[in-house]
Amino acid sequence: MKRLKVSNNVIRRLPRYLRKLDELTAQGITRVSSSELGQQLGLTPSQIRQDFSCFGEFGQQGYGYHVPALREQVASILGMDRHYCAILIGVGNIGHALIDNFCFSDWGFQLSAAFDVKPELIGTTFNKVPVMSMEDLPRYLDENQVDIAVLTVPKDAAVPVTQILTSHGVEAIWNFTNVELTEPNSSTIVENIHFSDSLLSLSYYVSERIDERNARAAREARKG
Amino acid sequence: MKRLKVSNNVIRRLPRYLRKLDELTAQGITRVSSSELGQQLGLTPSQIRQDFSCFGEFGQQGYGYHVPALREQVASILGMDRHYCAILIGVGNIGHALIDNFCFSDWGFQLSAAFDVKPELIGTTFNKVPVMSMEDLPRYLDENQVDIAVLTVPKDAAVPVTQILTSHGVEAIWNFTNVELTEPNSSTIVENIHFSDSLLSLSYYVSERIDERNARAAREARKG
DNA sequence: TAGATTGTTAATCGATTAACAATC
DNA sequence: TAGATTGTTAATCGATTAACAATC
Repeated sequence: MKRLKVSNNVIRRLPRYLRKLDELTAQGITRVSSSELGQQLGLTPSQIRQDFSCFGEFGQQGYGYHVPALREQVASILGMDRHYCAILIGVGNIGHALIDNFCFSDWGFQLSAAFDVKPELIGTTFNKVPVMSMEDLPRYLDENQVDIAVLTVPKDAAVPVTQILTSHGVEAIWNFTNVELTEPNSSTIVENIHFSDSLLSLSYYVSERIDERNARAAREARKG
Repeated sequence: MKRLKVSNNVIRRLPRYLRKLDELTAQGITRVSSSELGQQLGLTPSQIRQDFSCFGEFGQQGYGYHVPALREQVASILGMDRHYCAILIGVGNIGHALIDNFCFSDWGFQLSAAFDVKPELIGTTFNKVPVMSMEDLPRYLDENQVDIAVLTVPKDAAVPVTQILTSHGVEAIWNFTNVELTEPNSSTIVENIHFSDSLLSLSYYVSERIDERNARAAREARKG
């Protein structure tokens, strides 16, 4: 796999391509051009061709892209065929929801264990995932290859738990706590799901629209 | 509030500024310069000053920024003082988790009602939020000002429910379904929480690191 | 062959960074 | 006053778009 310096923006678009390609597959469509794909995703054909060309040549002149083949390429670029092993820390509300409802295997991950401090949870199993004691975490990390940790602990536990994870070789964290884990000196890969950041962006866009509407109304009222 | 054409990137940084300013406040720090803020967030001082200058002049030469004042400005820019009204559709696992654990009011929102199709849920209350029947949704939207809808329904319901929402005046959707709601011809503001997109990005970064490590190891092995 | 569409090079656009006068 | 730091203008950098030869 060709892997030049790929910009962040490109990487963020890859999962969208995957999603659209799966949708086309579900519709029985096996062929797509960069123009069609662009139209459906609100991107220019140029951008789509540029994006794919970071990784190789997946199309065919005069034809376009074969949907199933392109889908497999994108999946492979994203690492979906690598069978990464994940664990989850913090079986609270959101952690529990993820274990029960988020299909890790659809995205190439195996969720092998969960950890919590609550004695009543330890030893139980949700959706075939065993819940272990936080005390067993270091040993588990030493004895098993863990590629990513899903962090769904309460705010206060975020930093100390991250400490344990990184000191036992975990290099990637999927962070659901509303804490800025990304530290300047750390080499850990952190991907954040910041609910509040997302909601506040939405709040901004709503406010912007309301302000524009009010400004327009005021202008028109002045005119008469 | 000055509100020029503000780029998406700036808007996405605003919630991070807010978070950091709250953290500084919690530490009892009342004064911060763009350099300090930049250092802590991994941004250049220039960028921070540019970002704020989209909205006004919040600093003071020779001094920097007063943390509480700046915090209030950022909060106001994001619309946190506008008391938007939210409803939630789909009281499944993730919807339930949001109702119980996500503090909407911390971000200026009031979650006034939830809706579901399951008879056993209708009439119940979680965290003071009443669950109503989906059949009552249109009437509720007609009789109440609803600024945003939180969409936590199963995949198949996403598009039909969105249809109901937009046809009854809801202009903004916080979308937790793994469905691309953003339609080319629609004026609805959609903010997505795509768990899988996020996980796949993380998967990409992990793969990239592994590939680089392997490539380096191979080079060194060849050298001897 | 003619039409279509790719992959890539060049041009444009926008965002980030640097520099600096203004001023607290 | 001197030092610090802003807000803003100019320079740089990077990402997106346009153009086009290659070719299926």
